[in-house]
Amino acid sequence: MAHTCEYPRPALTVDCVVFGFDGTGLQVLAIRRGIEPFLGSWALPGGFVRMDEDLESAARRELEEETGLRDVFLEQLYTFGAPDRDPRGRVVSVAWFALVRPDRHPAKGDTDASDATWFEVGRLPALAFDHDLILRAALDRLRGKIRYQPVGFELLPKRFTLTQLQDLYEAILGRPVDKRNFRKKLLAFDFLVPLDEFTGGAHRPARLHRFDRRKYDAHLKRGFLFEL
Amino acid sequence: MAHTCEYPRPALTVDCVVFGFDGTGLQVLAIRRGIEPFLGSWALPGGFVRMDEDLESAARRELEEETGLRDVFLEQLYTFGAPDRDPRGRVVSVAWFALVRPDRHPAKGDTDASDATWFEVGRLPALAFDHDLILRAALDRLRGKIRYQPVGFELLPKRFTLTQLQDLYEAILGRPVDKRNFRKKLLAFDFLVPLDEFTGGAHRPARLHRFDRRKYDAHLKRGFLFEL
DNA sequence: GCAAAAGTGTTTATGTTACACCCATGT
DNA sequence: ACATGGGTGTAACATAAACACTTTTGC
Repeated sequence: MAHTCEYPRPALTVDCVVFGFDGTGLQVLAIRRGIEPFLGSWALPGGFVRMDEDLESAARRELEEETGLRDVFLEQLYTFGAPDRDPRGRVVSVAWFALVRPDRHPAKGDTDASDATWFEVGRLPALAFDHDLILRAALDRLRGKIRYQPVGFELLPKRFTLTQLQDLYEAILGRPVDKRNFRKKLLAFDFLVPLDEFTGGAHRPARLHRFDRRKYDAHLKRGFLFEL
Repeated sequence: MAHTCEYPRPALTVDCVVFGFDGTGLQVLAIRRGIEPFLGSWALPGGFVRMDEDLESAARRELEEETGLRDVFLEQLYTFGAPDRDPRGRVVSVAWFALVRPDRHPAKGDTDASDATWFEVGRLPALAFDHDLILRAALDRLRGKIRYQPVGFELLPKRFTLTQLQDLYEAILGRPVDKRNFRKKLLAFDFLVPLDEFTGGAHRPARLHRFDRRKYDAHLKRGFLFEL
């Protein structure tokens, strides 16, 4: 296996925009940088791609190393390569976005290395490098995607109430949604399965549901579109 | 500006999937490779990213060098980085897709270097590297995109007939479209402007139209969606 | 005058929106 | 018994789908 040494090479990193949902607002995970440049600033989790490593593997590895998160929904977002985006020199970054269920959220100080912290989207400090730009791109993608792919379920516990689901949609879309129409539409699909389990709590118990990926995939193959 | 030399670096390339439309079928531009590896095979136009160069600039530069094409619609597609995708070693490629109007198609042998040739999608020879995979991703993207963004106009001359537009949609979507409903829907938007010019030819002349990007952008800002 | 492509409306079915009250539980 | 969030149906409206014939031109 010959090497391609004829050209100088940019360094290559991965960065992850990790979204979570706490029942009220959409959240993003940031870590405090422990080294220069931008020492002490907040940044997206990420790091250098190894020579023998798939890009997705690199993203998953960095995510686990820096936040303790494993087995999350992960999708490639965009590759950022402005020549001056890193003060250390030419660094191209393949950005990813991840969706994490609340029961998997790392507690504060959960992992050794991590000052990983959840921030409400919109109450986020300025980020290092061009990470504000990356975050913006991830948000746009999420808002677009939620409307025609059932990614919302990746942000909720496996069993959830319809009110939780609706709150999530309202948080992401940034506008209110009619309760009756929302339920009618979703339950018309058979991949949202009502369970015979209910929440406890101070008031009337709410029925729990789960997302049936099998049934959803079956619909997909018949060339079907989700939409809202 | 310090260098980040702590890590071995993958080489970085760009590859472009260039789509065209000849009035009947969707086409893709491929070039015959003049060097190893895959010497003599067909491949997507592309090449190495320079150290001081934006990713998009690199894609545009390679496109012009290898096919003579300039000022085309260009959008980042996906970044491919499987460790074994290039026999020369680790090469990560940022893939782009481009749409080209027929009046700008390079004639055969138009540019010096180029054996650039149009192939009907589906009658394409096997491509070098993982370029078949890249092409597939580009096709999926185009088919998805055409339904909610007016990218079709980037594949037609500036002035076009509604039949041409419909033929294009049918070619990309791979299914027939009802003529009356198609026209009704598109003309309901004001960004498709009928002109007082007509085609010549053997039969009844067809009215030419143009796409008014200004009006379309105005609609976009009012939070409007295109949809088929 | 005929072959070939351009152009045009109406009806029906389907999906979307708007909207207000009763229910079950814990305290 | 009351406060809180859970749950339900219908009518008006808008959008999408199905469908066939007339027009204009070149030959």
